[in-house]
Amino acid sequence: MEATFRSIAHHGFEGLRLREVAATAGIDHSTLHHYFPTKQDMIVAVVERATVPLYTTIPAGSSPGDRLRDHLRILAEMIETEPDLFVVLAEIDLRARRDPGIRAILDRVEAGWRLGLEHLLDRDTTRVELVIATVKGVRLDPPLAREVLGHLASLLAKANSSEG
Amino acid sequence: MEATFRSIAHHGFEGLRLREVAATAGIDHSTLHHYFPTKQDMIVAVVERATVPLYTTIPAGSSPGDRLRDHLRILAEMIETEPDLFVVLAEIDLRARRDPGIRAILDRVEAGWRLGLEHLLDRDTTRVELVIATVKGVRLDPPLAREVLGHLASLLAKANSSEG
Amino acid sequence: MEATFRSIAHHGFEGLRLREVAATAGIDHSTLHHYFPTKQDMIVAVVERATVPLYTTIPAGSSPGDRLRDHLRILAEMIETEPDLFVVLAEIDLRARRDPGIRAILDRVEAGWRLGLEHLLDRDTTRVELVIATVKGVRLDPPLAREVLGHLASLLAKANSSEG
Amino acid sequence: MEATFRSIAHHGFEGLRLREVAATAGIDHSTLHHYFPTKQDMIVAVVERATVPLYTTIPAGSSPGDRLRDHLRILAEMIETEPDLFVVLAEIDLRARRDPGIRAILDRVEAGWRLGLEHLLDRDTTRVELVIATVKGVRLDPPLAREVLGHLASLLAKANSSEG
DNA sequence: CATGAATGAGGGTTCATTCAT
DNA sequence: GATGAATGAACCCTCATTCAT
Repeated sequence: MEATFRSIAHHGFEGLRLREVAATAGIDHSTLHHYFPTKQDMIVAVVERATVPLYTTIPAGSSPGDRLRDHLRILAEMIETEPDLFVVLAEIDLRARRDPGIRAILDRVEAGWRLGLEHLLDRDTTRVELVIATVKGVRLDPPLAREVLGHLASLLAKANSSEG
Repeated sequence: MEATFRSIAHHGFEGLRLREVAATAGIDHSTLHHYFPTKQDMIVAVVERATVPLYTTIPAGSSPGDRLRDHLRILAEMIETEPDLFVVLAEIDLRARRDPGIRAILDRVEAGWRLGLEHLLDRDTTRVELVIATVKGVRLDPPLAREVLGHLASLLAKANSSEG
Repeated sequence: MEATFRSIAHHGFEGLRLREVAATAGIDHSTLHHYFPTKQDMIVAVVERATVPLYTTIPAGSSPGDRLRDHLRILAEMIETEPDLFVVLAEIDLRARRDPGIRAILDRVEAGWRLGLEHLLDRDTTRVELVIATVKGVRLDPPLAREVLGHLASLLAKANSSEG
Repeated sequence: MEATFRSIAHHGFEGLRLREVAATAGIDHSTLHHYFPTKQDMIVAVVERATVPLYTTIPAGSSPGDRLRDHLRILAEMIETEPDLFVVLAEIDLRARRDPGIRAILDRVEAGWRLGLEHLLDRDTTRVELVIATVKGVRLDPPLAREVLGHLASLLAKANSSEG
């Protein structure tokens, strides 16, 4: 539900109110329960919906180095274009610590991301985690995303070439 | 209040309950209101207390490169030693988005951090933000912190030397 | 509706849920409202259906004493065979106190019962009420019904003969 | 709570509303939860309170026959004087069928009653159960209680003497 | 005739806060 | 200063009922 997504982005899970969501969506709050029997059900649905866009951010073709640069550029652009999405993802990260259901979804998504990154980084898991950490760390700060992620790509590329 | 800090670490701001905090601290929940008239007052106090440890993580002496490496190593060790602190800091980051009072405290703390990092990174603000982002991104994952931050330090050192 | 009857027997009027009844009956809950526009309508129907079996429990023929004994034996057997029926009847007794519609039905049924008993008890209304009270009091306890009602029949027979 | 007791007597467990009880008692409905955290807690308290008066209805002294007659007379007077009490007891009987907590309380009370009656009825459990059933059956009908229970006492006395 | 989406009143419960003691 | 009784707003959820299809 779009309204739920926006509510989490604006008020966090802490401020998620079913009545407000229903009002925003222009329906009765009881109708919400018709589709999502419980609040948790809706949260799960929103989490699954919010994590979907990440699947398509690793481009195909070209060399690993170029694909990594493109991947980070795409992510930076998404952070700029759709900042709410990354706010929600940050909320999800925190909530996953106390919600096994969310934890499972997040683990699955991140496993896919890690797998993709490993192909781009010569299976160097340390660098994979470095990339993930930096993306997660910059995602709440759209104005910095492109610059920071671009620099990270350069750093990794330079290090790679100097090794070769 | 220590009990409040732990409660936020375990249940988030979302699950922060004054009665539970009071029970943990072994006092009556009304007594809490003697010290902190409102819940927000206590949150502010905890946020100020939680952000203090960051002030002392930039070591003195030696060369900028060594100091950066030491700084990141100290942070990694803190993430391992006191993971709750960084969980709370992540919670604060999110809450600052909707709470101007918290926002102000956080801005002040981060300004100090940025200032310190600029001295270590030759005033290269991009790299300053890269370091900040990576620390923030890895802070919820203690097992990875040392490895990721160590690698970042290496990358930055190598890039610096190849430039010079 | 059979499903409604069973639901009242198991959960009482307190736990009577139209959706549950519909699910048990294998139909949509909206379809219920085609047959019974309102919940009260269905309750009335069930009450009328539940009170029917009592009409046929006073056997014909033989002497009043034998007929009373047979009547009580038949009731005891029904309590053993169809305990749910008497649970529902007990529920109805209570509900009749606050529901004039149910009250009217119940009054009519009990008037018929009283009339029948009067023929068996020489128009001694005190004994009529004694029999009714005992039946009502034992109806929730199937294992005791036969024994208690049998003893009551003996007592009444003995008293009658010693008077005559 | 007196208000809860009256509410059950008037509307049954089915119509027991915490807000109404609180309003009748002249307090906020939240205050109710201060003393009874949950609705069930209050119901249990009321059930325990409602079953207490039954403990003192078996008089001491004199012969078993007289004591039985007195016991039934006292009960009949209570049914006339405090009809609400016996309405609530009837409600409890029904609720005990689906509520193990209530079941336990009721079993304990009835065990005490049975024990007392056994002393008055020469350990004839059939007659004990007959008395209990009749009392339970007449308790919702105050105008009949004295007459019916009085007649039962006579019947039992007469049968006893004719046996001796 | 049957469905299921939609409603809205109302249910028990939670919780930060207040106030008399 | 510390307590706990009391408050009231707000929460999620339930359920009989309605209405368009």
